Amino acid sequence: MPDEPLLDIGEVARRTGLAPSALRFYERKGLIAPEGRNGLRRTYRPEVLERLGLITCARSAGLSVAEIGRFLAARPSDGDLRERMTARAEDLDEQIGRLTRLRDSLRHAAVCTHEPIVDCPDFRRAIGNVAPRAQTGGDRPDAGPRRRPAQL
Amino acid sequence: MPDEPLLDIGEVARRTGLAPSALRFYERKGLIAPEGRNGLRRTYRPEVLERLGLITCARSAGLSVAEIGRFLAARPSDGDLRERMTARAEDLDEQIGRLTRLRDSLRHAAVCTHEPIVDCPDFRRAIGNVAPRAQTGGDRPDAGPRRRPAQL
DNA sequence: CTGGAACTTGAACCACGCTTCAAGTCAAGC
DNA sequence: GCTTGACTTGAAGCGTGGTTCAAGTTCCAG
Repeated sequence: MPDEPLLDIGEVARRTGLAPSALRFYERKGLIAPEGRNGLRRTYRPEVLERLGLITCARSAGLSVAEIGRFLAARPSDGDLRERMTARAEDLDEQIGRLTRLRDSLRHAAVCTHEPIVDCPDFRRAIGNVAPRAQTGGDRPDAGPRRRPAQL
Repeated sequence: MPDEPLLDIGEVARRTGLAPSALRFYERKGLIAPEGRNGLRRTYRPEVLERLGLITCARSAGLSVAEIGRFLAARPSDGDLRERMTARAEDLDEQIGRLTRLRDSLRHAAVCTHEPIVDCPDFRRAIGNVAPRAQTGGDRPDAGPRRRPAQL
């Protein structure tokens, strides 16, 4: 083998901007794996950088590490997962809508003169009808998660 | 006073879809406050429902509770906060971009036949250049947060 | 007046996503 | 061969955003 461009964990860390501890954490969670070891030390193939880019992107979009793990392991044959992916895409669509409204409202708020700012009618309009559907029947005395967090 | 449409915590919980414990939590964090008490029991003015709608929206857009608190307390005179709001709006813009790319990629992945799906070139293209800028000089032996999380 | 459902509190607990620590190993340069 | 600095491990710790629990209070219907 002429070239053997294996990276050690420090190198991967520097090139991705992630902490080595985060890389080990992702490994425990099954998101990445080293090609092998040099002694005790993990050695990575450069492809891991791309994979970590994807992971970082998905994380920043709010996917959980567990979700990303399932996604990275996905096979075309996994119809269930495909359905969940489609559903997740729809969640993302809603999320994009909320973000967009919030962004616009925030931009307005930044130049608005209402006192306090949140009382501005323009602001309220921009935020729009954000109310999650609710007020349909309730039961349990105290709590319990209302939102299933949209799992992949 | 003819009408006295005060709500108790259970009512607010049902109408917002939030758990009473979450309402108390938000109160401790200064996001909401009851109008008063009926005995020990909190009584809320209906306006709180709107406020909670806003809070829920902002939370779902990824703002932290602390951030929302600062925002809710905002006065037009707070120039600093305005700047942070503008900056946050820009973050949201980037976020929207990432979400959009991820959504499209996910949609493609859901119908893609690559084995494993993440290796699909179309998918990779859709995700695009997601790499956070990095590989510029590193120091500390292990960790340390690379990202300041964009505070309002 | 009495009973029960719903409220009150503070403190403990949970999951998530890492970071930090202590103690030890080891590859590589001098 | 020795040093040294980056790596290894597992366990513990942290911040966020709540939930859950225990113990007690109280509003209100009957």
